[in-house]
Amino acid sequence: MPDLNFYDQVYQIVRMIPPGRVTSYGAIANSLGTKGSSRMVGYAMQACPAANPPVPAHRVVNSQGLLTGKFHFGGDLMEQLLESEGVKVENDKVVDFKKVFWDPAIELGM
DNA sequence: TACTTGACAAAAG
DNA sequence: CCTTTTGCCAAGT
Repeated sequence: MPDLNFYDQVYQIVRMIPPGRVTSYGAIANSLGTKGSSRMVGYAMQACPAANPPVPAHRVVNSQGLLTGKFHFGGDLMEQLLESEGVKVENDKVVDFKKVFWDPAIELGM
């Protein structure tokens, strides 16, 4: 198994997310093999500012495309970042979530 | 070693 | 559509 910690694996996946795209915590956990640990993905995000290089955690949303962690970014910062990348956000959730959804499992060749 | 805590997810009411 | 409940797993104390 990998030498990296669970957090680092999550960070690597998140860093792979291209601009204008988003993914869900569950999808990341699933691609890591620990699909039951979707909560751990969010938990890792909590420490994301401690990661180096920083991870675009604003591209990670919950299964509904809802910006659950917007408050951790501070107000509307998360929305602004997504909008800047071309992701429409309305009522704290991603518009056309399924269209902008980026599946790590596919990009990883799985 | 055991208990508590979560930026979740899916199901049920 | 919204709220509540259950399961899940790793990290910190």
